[in-house]
Amino acid sequence: MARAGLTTERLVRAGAELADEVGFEQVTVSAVARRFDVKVASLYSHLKSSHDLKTRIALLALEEMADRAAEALAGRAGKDALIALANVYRDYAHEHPGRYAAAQLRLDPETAAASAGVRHAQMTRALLRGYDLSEPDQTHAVRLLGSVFHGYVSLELGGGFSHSAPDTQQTWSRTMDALDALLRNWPSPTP
Amino acid sequence: MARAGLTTERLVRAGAELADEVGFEQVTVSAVARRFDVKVASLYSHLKSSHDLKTRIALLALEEMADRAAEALAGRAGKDALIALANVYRDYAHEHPGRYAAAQLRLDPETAAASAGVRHAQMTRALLRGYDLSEPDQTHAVRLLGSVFHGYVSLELGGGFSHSAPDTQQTWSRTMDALDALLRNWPSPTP
DNA sequence: CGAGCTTGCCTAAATCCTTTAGGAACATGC
DNA sequence: GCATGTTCCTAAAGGATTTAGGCAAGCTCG
Repeated sequence: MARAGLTTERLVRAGAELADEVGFEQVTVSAVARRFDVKVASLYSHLKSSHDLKTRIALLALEEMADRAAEALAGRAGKDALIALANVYRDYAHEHPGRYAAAQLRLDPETAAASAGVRHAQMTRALLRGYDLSEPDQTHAVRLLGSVFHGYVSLELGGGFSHSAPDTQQTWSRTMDALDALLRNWPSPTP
Repeated sequence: MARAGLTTERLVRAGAELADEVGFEQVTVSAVARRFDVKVASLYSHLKSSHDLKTRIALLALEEMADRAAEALAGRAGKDALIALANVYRDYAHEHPGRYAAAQLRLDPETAAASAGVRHAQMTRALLRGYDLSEPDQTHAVRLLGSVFHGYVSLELGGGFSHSAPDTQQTWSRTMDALDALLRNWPSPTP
C-alpha cells in the first residue's frame, strides 16, 4: 500500500485548513485522518494527542499573524503603523476564522512563552514608540491595544455587532481614530 | 428507585457550576448526569442535545451579567457608571470563568436576539448618555466599549497578560481613565 | 544487490460521549 | 383504585480518543 507521506507539519496545516472551513471546534484527529484517507491511529505517531494538534494549530496561527504584523509595521510609524497592525489582525481573522479561533486557545505558560505571542507584544511596544508614553503607561497601552484588537475582532467575527447600521467598517475606522487620539493624549491617573 | 427531580432549570444550573469548576469545554451531558447520579439518557427529556445545554448555560450567564449590570448602573452616571459597568464584567468573569466562557458561545441570530444580549447593548447606550455623543458615534462607542470590556477580560482570564509588572489591577484602572477621557473627548473623523 | 533496520501505516481493542427507542416505576386526577 | 402521563431506566448504535502490537516499504550498508 502506497504511503501517504504524513508529517506533523502537513497534519497541522491540514488541521488549520479544516478549521477555516468548518470551524475550530470541529477540528478533530479523526477528521484530519479522513482528509488524508488514512486510519486515525496513524496520526498518533506524529501527534501526541488531540490537544497537541489543536495547540500546534494555535501556534501556527500566532506565527502567521506575527509574520504579517512584522511586514505591515516595516517602514511605518504613528497612526499609520497603528492602522496597519490593527488591520493585520482583523484581516487575518476574516481570512482565517478557524485559525484565529485557534489562536485564542489558552496555552500553558511554557508553551505561551515559547510562542510567537511574545513577538506580538514586542511589536505593539514598537508601535508605541511613535507615541510619547513612558513606563508604566506603555505597558498599560500595550494591554489596552491588545484588548481592543482582540475584543473587536472576536465580537465582529462572532456576530456580536448585529448587521445593522452603521456598518462595521466605519466603526473600525472610527475606532482607529479614537485609539490614535487616545495615545497622543494619554490621560494622567485620576486622584 | 427514588427520583432525582430533574428539570431543565436544575440541569442548566448544574452545568454552569460544572463549567466554573472544570472549564466550559469540559461541560458535557454525561458529566451533568454523573453529578445527579442519574443515567445519561434521562437528561434527554429535559435537553434537546449537548449543544442545547451549552446554549442554555450561555443564556443564563448573559442574564446574570445583565442583572448585575442593571443594578450597578442604577443611580450612577458618567465615569462612575463606566467603572461600575466595566467592573461587573470583570468581576463576573473572575467569579464565574466557566459561565463567562459560555457567554462567548456563538449563538444563532434568533437565539441571540431573544437573549439578554440586547439588554447589554441597551445599558451601554444608557451609560453613554452621560457623555455627549450623537449618532452614529454613539454606536461606534457602544462597539468600542464592548470590545474593550470583552477583550480585556478575556485576555486577562486567558493569562494573556503575563503575571509581570505592573499588576493588572493598575492597568484596569488606567484603562478606565483612558476610556473616560476618550468618551469626553471623542475625536472627529479624519479626512 | 540484498540483509537488516527504521519508520509509517495498519488492525484491534478499550473507553468515553452522544443520541434514539422503547419499557417500567412513579405521581396525579377522576 | 385505575387510567394517564411523566420521569427515569435499559439497550444499543455511532463516533472520537488513545494505546498496543504487527507487517511491509524504503533506507543504509557491505
